Amino acid sequence: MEDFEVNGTQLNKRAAGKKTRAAGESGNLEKVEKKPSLDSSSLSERQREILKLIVQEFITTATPVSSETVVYKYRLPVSTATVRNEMVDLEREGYITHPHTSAGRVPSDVGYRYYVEHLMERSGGLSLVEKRTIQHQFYQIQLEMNEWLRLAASVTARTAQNAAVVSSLHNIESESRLKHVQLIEIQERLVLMVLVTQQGTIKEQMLSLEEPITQEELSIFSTRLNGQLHNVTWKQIETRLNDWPQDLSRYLASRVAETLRVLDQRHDAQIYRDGLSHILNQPEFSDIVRVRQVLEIIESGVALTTIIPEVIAAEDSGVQIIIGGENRYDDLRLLSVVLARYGIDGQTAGVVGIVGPTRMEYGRTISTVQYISELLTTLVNERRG
Amino acid sequence: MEDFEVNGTQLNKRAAGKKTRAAGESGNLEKVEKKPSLDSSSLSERQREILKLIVQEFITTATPVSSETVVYKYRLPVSTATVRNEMVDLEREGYITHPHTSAGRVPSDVGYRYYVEHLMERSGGLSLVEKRTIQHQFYQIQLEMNEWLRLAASVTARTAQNAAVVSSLHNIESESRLKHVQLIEIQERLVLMVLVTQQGTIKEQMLSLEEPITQEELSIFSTRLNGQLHNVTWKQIETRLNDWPQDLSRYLASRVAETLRVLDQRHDAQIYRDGLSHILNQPEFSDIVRVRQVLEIIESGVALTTIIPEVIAAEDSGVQIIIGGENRYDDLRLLSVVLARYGIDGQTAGVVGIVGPTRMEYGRTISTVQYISELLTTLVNERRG
DNA sequence: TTTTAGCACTCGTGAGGCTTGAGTGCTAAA
DNA sequence: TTTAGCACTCAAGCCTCACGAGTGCTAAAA
Repeated sequence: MEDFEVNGTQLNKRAAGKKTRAAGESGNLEKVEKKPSLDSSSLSERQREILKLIVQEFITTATPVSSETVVYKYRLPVSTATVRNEMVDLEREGYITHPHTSAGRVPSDVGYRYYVEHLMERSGGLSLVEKRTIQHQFYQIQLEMNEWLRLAASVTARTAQNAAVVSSLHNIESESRLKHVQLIEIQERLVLMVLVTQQGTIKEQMLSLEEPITQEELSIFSTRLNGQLHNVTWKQIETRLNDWPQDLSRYLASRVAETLRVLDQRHDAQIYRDGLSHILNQPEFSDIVRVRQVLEIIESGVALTTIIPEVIAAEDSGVQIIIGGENRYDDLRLLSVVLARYGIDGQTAGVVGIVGPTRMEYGRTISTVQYISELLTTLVNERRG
Repeated sequence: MEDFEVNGTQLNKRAAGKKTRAAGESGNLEKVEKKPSLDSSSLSERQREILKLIVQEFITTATPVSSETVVYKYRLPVSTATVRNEMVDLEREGYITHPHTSAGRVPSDVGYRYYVEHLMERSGGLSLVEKRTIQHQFYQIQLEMNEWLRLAASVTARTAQNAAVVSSLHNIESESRLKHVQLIEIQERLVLMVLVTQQGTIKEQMLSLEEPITQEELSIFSTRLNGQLHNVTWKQIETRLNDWPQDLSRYLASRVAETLRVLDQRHDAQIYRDGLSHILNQPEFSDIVRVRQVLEIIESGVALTTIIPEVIAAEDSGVQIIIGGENRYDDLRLLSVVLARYGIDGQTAGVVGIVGPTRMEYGRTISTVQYISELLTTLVNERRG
């Protein structure tokens, strides 16, 4: 019994493992015999397996993983001593650490990264039942966009059992062009202006007038404005405003311009958050100081508000993962963030994501975030056509 | 020097205090000499003063207050022993407790209640500068209603240094009546319907049609619908729907009815929260278990969602204070809630409030909540006319 | 050369005991 | 009725000790 299988992966003893892998890469036996020199951090098949087990075990139990656990729980046909030797290697390469001499091993950020990219089984996504449940929650009721997003945050948090963040939609094209304007009388001198842009954004704005006005008159103004301002940007309106007749329509046009401008210049996305309690129920946050840090980050921290625009601007439209801040965001040292974009390509985009301890179920989290972002994308498309 | 002053309040020694108070009430000296028998829990002037000092001291320091502190810090011209005697009385009456024999005194919920109702100096509200700052934050930018509320939560939290909750507006009149409907073409077969009710509520709804339609045609339908559906409720539309001509306008009318119905039947207020971290920075929440409880309550707890409708329905329109749950809400045992209503009387109302430890600065909190609710009320009035 | 058994070593954890100091409650005198 | 004085209680901090989990190293076996 030289070979064994764990989770369908063939494992050989150290030498054999190296040979196999190296053969597939270069065939140079000399190098292989000692150490893979080209890429000093490449791992043997067995090391990969052990790393995988350590990560998985640590994710579920939250306690440092001992060599014994690896061997007996997962029935590896090697001794604990062998596993310990491999662990020393893994530690030297930076994939794992241990908190103190007599403790088991804990994955490092690098270890998690390797796990996410090479070892994790992608299969374990959301079940069909779960997807159905989520869909139901979304299509049960009529909602405003902001309520959808709030709901999305809540559902995401519950599904991934972690804190969720959802950012509001954000226009990518910088110049809104007017498609239609409509004026509606609310009260004697109070008028609701509804703007629809070519991009499909809808914006309401309340206006108060000096003089009372009837709906009939307003309708006439609407028609006139629609004729004169079709397909223009706010800047174009402003330049035309100089030689505009000095009547009410001039005021209305200026308000149209202003509202379009606000629409274009608003860059601060709203962020909906939910499920903070999930994070704090994790054992790594039994320390009050950490709890406060995390709360600070999610409630008002700058890290998220820097990351979200980056994700929106990113070329890669797939799921983005930041593990333990990965030296870019010091505040996030203890947390991982999994983010996906939603919206209409090139027009409008938002972000849905999960924030949790680095020790999170990445597979499930990724699936969740991905699925919710797809759902939201459909939703946005339906709403805007 | 038999008399002394603290914060402008005249104090006499025990006997004298009782005489003074009792003389103003009944003049029956017999009763006064022993104990005020009519109301067994009425306090002597000196007891009130000591209670006040204990509450104030505990609010600022968060540590049990010893007799020594009361005497030396506030320069009472009595000995610590005397204060201790009074403390025993106060404790017997339920206004204070002490966590263990060798600890100082801590106000009970009853003690806080007495403090808020009889001892607290109401003067210490927000300064003019603070009010200005708050106003600035509100009037700086154009916002949607939901953004106002979110902002309100954030400002309230910051001002009161505690967690804030703001509920969205909620219609009190149950029957919305249509004032105006407008149809706007978004895309070939996608139509935006904007409803305005007599109550001043505005509601957007997207419709998708089987056949393409032009804006001109839509305008005609708008006019027709406005004529036919003026001032009706959703139920009235539904009854008329039976003998309605089988054309597009029938579909449109039914969608109007449906949208009005959704408007009327929506009773779940959205709640905006902010400033959780303020609570957790308080020393009484250095215990993880409590932190989790609090988080649970504020994030998803049922207590708040029961209290808010109560406040909306309450006859008293003033600030409502619930101290430590006061036996009604067990979850809130550790917290106090200060709430005020905002909105238009008899039409629409929401709630703004603060959630914090029972040991909070009630004076400041009350002022803050009151001021923000006034601001929001003005805002709502401006928006709706 | 790789694997393994065996053993010494490290270090966190929790229990038990001790001291300290804060603050009360009571008593007896003013 | 007030106060000085003192005994008593109890939490908190600190020390020590024993335990056990888990490692790292070595020397022998495969």
